[in-house]
Amino acid sequence: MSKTPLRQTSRSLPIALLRARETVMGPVREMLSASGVNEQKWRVLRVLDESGPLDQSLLAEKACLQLPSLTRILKAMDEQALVTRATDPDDRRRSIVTLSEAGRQVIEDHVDANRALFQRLEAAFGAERMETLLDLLEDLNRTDLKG
Amino acid sequence: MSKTPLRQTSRSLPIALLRARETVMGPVREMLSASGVNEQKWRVLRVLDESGPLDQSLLAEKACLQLPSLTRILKAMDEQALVTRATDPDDRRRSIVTLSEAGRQVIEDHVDANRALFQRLEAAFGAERMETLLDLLEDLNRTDLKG
DNA sequence: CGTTATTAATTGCTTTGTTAAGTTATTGCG
DNA sequence: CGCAATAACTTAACAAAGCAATTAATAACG
Repeated sequence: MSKTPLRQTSRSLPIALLRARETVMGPVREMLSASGVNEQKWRVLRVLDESGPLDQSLLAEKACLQLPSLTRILKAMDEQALVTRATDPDDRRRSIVTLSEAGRQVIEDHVDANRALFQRLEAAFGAERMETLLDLLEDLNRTDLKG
Repeated sequence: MSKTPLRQTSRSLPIALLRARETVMGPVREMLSASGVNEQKWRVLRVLDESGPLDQSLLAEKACLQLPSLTRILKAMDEQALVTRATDPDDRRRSIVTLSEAGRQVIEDHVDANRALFQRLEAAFGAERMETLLDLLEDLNRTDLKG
C-alpha cells in the first residue's frame, strides 16, 4: 500500500521561493495595510518613482505584473489619483503612466518604515549573505532554459 | 518636477523573488498544462506522495497554500478522484487527505519531465550555486523579524 | 497605396490569494 | 459538569493571477 515516493523532494526550490515571498512580503503587506495601497500598487509606485514615466508594457515588466493585471490596477490607481495616464503622441497605442504628487506622497509616507523593515531583515540575515542571495537570484533569472 | 527618487532600489529582493518564481515555475506550468492539474494541485500531490496522508492544516503548510485555497483545491481534486478525504476518528474536526492511485499515477506521468526540467536548470545555473541558493532561501525563511 | 502582420492595451473568464466571519469539535478550568 | 476559549476547517466576498480573445494603432511589404 505504501510504495516509496516517486521522487524525494526534501529540498524544493519552488516551495522555498514561495515561502521566501511570504517571509519578505508579509511584513510589507502589514506595513501598507492601512494606507489604501496594496503590495502591487506599491510596486507600481516604486517603479514609477525610480524610473520616471513609463508605458504600460515596460511598467508591467519592471513591476513584475502581467499587462491585464496592470490595466486593472492602473484603473484603480487612476481613480485614487495616484497616477495619470496619457496617450503617447508618437505612438497612440501606447499609454504613458506618470506618478502624481499624491502618489509620490504615499511613497514618502511609507518609505521610512519600508527601509527600516529591510534593514531589520538584513541585520537578522546578514548583509553579506543578502548580497549573495540577491546575486544568485538575479543570475537565476538570467538563466534561460532554451539551451 | 523630477525630484530625485525617494529611494534607490536598484536591487530589490521582492522583485527578484517574484521573477525567480516565474523563471522556475513557468516551465513547470507549461509541463502540466495538458494534464488537468495545475501548479497548486501538483504541489498537493507531491507533498502527499512524499509525506503520506496528512490533515489539511499540515498539508496547507507544506504545500504553501492557505487553508481556504486548499479547501477549494481539495474539493476539485476529490471530484477528480486524485485524493480522498476522511474525518480523523481521534479528532473529528480534522480531515485526513490521502493520495489515491489515480493521484499517484498523475505524478508518475510527469515526474520524469519534471526531473529533467530541474536538471536542466541545475546544469545551466550550476549545481553548487543551486545548493547555496537553497541554503540561503531556507535560512531566510527561518529568519524571523520579531527581534 | 492596400492588405497582412505585429504591437499595445483592454476585456472576459476561471482559479487562486487574502481577509474576515461562521460552524462544528475539542480543550481548559472554575 | 458546564461554559468560555481555542482549533480545524468552511464559506463568503473581493482583488489579483493567468490565459485566451478582442480592439485599435502601427509596421511591413508586395
